[in-house]
Amino acid sequence: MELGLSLGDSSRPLLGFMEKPREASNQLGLGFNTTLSIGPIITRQKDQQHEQEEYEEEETKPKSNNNNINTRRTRDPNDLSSKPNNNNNPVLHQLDLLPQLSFPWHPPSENGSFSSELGGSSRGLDVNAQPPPAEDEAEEAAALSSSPNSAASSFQMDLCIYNNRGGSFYKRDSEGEAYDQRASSRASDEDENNGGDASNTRKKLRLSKEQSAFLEESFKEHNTLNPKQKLALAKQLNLRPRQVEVWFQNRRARTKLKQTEVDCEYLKRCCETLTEENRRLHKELQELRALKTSNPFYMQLPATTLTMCPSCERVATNSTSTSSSPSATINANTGAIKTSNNNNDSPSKAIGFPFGKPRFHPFVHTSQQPHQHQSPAS
DNA sequence: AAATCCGTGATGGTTACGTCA
DNA sequence: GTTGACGTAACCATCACGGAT
Repeated sequence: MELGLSLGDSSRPLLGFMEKPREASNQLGLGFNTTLSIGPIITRQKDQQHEQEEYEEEETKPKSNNNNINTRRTRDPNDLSSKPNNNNNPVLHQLDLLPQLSFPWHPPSENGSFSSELGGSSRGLDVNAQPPPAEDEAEEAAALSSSPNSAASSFQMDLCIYNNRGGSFYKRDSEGEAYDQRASSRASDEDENNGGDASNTRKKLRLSKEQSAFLEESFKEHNTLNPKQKLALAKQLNLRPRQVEVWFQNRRARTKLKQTEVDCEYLKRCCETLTEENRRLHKELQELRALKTSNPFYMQLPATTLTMCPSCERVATNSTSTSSSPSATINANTGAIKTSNNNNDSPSKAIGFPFGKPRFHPFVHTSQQPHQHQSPAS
């Protein structure tokens, strides 16, 4: 069975700053060919064969209600615009050290361990732990669906690290590497089942570096997951689908937060720039008014020195001023100033008419050269 | 060793949307 | 064709754990 996943609407760039060349992403499925063995290898128990069957059944059976996972919602378009660039990607450098993994939505590499998706005979991951009992049967059926022991399993991943207060399910050594690996959520479930003291304390899962890096890469591929992708990813990482889902949710939220901070900073700078420009123009206006007061014949000044349209009160530094020269439109009644500058990056242009629209006046401004005035009298 | 900060996994509520009766 | 119930998934605010300082 091919894992040809429809990724939904790719047109919406959620995270523009993350956009990267698409072609690079296709390399992702290639590189993880290293066998990694961290910690004890705990082979999956036999009853998981049953779970696998459940899972595959879950995969193939039509869902009762809405199984059109790609079209049903518009709110979860898989963002294909977030594209990885392996060339300068530190995470990928990390991932070079990772076991052979490929994203489920990538075609498997030739010798890839993820040789086929959900029903494939070989897996990218030798499962070290038994996932927890179900809290949601359907989900758990999927969660438990990590492949049964496969001779083709190519590596063991540093998996769930979980610290069970009572009995130290998971610990990290001084370098943060997991050395006691079991299913993370199982611990919590056991706690729940035991109804022990720990039942009220939330257990904190820490994903391994490899899991995080892989999720990170997946996120760069698609910052949302459809259910198939979620399941496949969960399976590969030996996490529950819910955990993958939550990870993506949190990742999206925190990326958005970061972007918001960046945007805020940018707007702040824009505001400062505009404020400064406004101050400068006000000052210029005052100077012009002072000049007008002190010299009522200012209109007779050489045109090369100062011109001002008596109607629109637009001031230019000389009469031959063209549209390439910056100028200011001043409303003498309100003191409103509108700058005119050919530079498209001008903040005043970007924000339109912050001080109100220009007044209508009988002077004819040509559209392309607004300062070439034609007097009605002439 | 205790306090604090920070990153992050997890949870519950809300909202939007699709399907079905 | 419209409407309400229901399921699903995303988003959001928040909590809480645990490592770092």
